[in-house]
Amino acid sequence: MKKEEKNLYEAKAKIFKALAHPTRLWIAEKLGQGECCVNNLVEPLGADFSTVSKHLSVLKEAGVVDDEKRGKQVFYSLKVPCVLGFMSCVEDVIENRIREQVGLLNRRKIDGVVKSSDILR
Amino acid sequence: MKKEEKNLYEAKAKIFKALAHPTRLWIAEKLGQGECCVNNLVEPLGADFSTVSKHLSVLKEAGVVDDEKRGKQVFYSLKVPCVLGFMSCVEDVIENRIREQVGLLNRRKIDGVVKSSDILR
DNA sequence: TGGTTATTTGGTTATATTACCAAATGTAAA
DNA sequence: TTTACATTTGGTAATATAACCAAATAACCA
Repeated sequence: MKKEEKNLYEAKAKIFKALAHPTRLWIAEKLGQGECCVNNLVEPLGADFSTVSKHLSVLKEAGVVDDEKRGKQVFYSLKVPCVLGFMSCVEDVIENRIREQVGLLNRRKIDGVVKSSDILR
Repeated sequence: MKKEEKNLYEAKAKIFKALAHPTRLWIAEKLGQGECCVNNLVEPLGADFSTVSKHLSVLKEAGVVDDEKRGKQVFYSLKVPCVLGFMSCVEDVIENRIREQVGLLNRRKIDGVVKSSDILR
């Protein structure tokens, strides 16, 4: 890879990286429903303020979200709604994986209840 | 986030994580043009065989690519072409970022040649 | 069988990411 | 101006990633 091409792929990777964390993915989807201040994200996530704040700054730095200070609060919003459009593709990948693993189990003639929590990872 | 919800977001994040590396992103796009064996990826990337092989296994583990051994070679292919569809969105994000930074520069009345390599990161 | 090619695996080291706590900042209300 | 609230920043420790080298495996050919 040439240097210039590498720069481009690093820039692209940065967007993926920003979304490559369960908490940040959750935040992105939440913001897809409308803007939200940090406080209102902290509680449902069950994480520290500072942790959530840092996740938000990663998303902001990547250009995925926007922030706006109004009064004492900072309101974050999803800047690029198209990221949500990718989720159905991601869910397809996950479904495929589950299907394959269920297939494997069946081929091995192991019967039993298969919980999604067993397969997703 | 409840445990089950967390599992789902971790599964989604895994897909993003798999693509969140310049090399792996490059590989995904390359495979979008057709299957390819490891050997043919190593040279243009300029990385070690083992490095490329490990990147491929991350992509495979995430369900993004498929592998098939034929003779001495292993052919990798893009299993989920929809990931490529997301790239235009990613490029939008990058373009926005560039536009904003150029805007910043102009507002600061700093003139000069702005190279994409300066801004992309 | 023994050698050659293609790829993967294991080990190691360097770097990056994440979470939490404590302290700092900024804003508004008393 | 003091106080309280909302958020960010800095520090630190634990864990995860990434790159390379060396060695192992696997498939084919002589």
